Formats: sequence, structure tokens, C-alpha cells
Amino acid sequence: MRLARPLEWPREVTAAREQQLRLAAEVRSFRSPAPPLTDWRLVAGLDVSYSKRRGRVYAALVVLDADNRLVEEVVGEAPLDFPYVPGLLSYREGPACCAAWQALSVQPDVLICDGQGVAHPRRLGLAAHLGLSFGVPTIGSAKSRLVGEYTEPGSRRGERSSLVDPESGERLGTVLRTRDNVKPLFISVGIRINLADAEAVILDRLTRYRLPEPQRRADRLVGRHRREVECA
DNA sequence: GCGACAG
DNA sequence: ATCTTGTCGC
Repeated sequence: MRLARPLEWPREVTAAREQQLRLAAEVRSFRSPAPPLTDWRLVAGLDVSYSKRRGRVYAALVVLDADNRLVEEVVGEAPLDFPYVPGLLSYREGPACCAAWQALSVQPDVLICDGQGVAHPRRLGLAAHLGLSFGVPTIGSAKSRLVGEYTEPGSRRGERSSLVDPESGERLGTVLRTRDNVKPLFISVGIRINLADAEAVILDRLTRYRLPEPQRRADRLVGRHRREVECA
């Protein structure tokens, strides 16, 4: 797919933070709450893996249909040239994600990203940032917390609690138990989707694992891909 | 100054 | 994320 909005990717921490403030203002300018997501047959999952020895970042996108059957899967890569700094993950993983997106031939109705959406210090987690560039609804599905407070949700699948910014009282997302007795997922909206719909998409794509199927498949694919290219 | 901190 | 074996619990 073509990038709806090609972005610049600063390679310096200070420049990255400054750009985030500008992009976050754009994310805020979208209609809120976002209109309901009417059709979401094609759901894509995105995940990233690093090869330190090769100095590369790999990203995999997997698109599944309403029955979680494979529609398309692609990988993209970019140099590993930005450090891991909490709050600046997009600058480390974004370029490879954009490469994968451009290799895609079908447009997903919604994209699940491995990371935060607006549950971010400047409200511009990976899912929000990529949503701005890709131009499709995005959901942040993180395996751990970056910001916000919450009470531990019940131990059974489907139980949830709110992720809240203690300063503003603003609701940042939902802490969702996706399987009985497993660590919950931190769900937040990226762009063009409301939180209720984001939760519905995640729940709809759960099978027997902690991660929703599109995200789990992307995770497997990118891990396999990295190991393959790392051998040669 | 100290602790927290997506992947 | 990545480096890594077996092991405890549903």
C-alpha cells in the first residue's frame, strides 16, 4: 500500500521529541470520539524484531479475513540506527513498519500494532504515529504498561479495567485480560477508531492465546524471518 | 536525586 | 527486543 502520508524520521532524540509534539497535535485534531468502525473484515497485525549483529530491524504485517484465514503477509526492513528510548519507540521501529506497509497489496480495515496507541507521554505511541502515516484505523495492543494507572483486572478472560492518566483523569485505554490467568494486554486507540470498537476488534480476534490472532501471526512471522536471514 | 520506563 | 534450559501451573 502507498503511504497516505510519508513522514520524516528524525535520527536524533531531540528532533524526534519535537516532531512528536507536532504529530500529536494532528492526532488530537481528529474527530473525537471517532465514528464507529462499521466493517472490519480485514484485520492486520504488525510486529517487529531486531538483529543486533546485522544492525537491521524487521517488521511483519499479516492480514487475516473475518475467519482469521490468511489473506496476505509481508515483511519489511530498515537499519537499526535509533536507540531504545521509552516514548520514542516509533523512531526505532517505524521505518521498517513503513517498508512492510509499502509491500502490502491489500488495504486492511484496521491495524493492530504491538505497542501503545495514545497511552503515551505525548499521546503518540507507535499505533497513533503509524496510523497517521498509513491512513487506516489503528489499535495499540501492548504487552506491558508505558504510562497511566490502573487496578489489576479480574483473572478471567474478558475482564477489564481502565488505564487512566492520574494527572488529568483522562482515560488512556483499557487493561484487558485476554485469557484466564495470563498477564493482561494494554489496549488503546491509535487513530480513527474509538476505544469500544478497539476492544471489540481485539476480543473478536482472540482464539486460544494471549495475543489476538493477527498480532500473534505477525509475531511468529517476524521471528521466523529474522532467524532465517540471520543464518545466511 | 531516585525510580519508572511500549519494544 | 535479545541472550537462553528447564520448569511450575492451568
